[in-house]
Amino acid sequence: MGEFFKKVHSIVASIPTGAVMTYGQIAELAGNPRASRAVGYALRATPEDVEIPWHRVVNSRGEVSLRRTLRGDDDRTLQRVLLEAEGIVFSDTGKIDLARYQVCF
DNA sequence: CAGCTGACGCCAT
DNA sequence: TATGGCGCCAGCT
Repeated sequence: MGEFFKKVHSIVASIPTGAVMTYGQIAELAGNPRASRAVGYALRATPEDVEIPWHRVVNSRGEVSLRRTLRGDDDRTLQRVLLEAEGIVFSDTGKIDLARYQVCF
């Protein structure tokens, strides 16, 4: 596993409960501003025995971007449920207010 | 070592 | 709102 992936895992692990970060934001903090897509790969490559709040990562439009999982069942619903359980509210179009929930530095 | 492919994005058009 | 181009990491061949 490369350093970039490890940084991504570390950053994601630091996201507070009830808050979210975008792929691009994480990529920037990890040192590669344009590696947003690689952040997705890093999350997918996370070992199962490593527990990180992956559900707190959304795209720049405040949407859940999951497409598939290692198991094949749908985690988009799970991600939304987990976020709602932390107090995050979704709009009728399935989006969240980044200005309200995104962690900023 | 070089090339190809998978894959949870972003931005400009 | 939808599409295309671009860029990036890892693993495999």
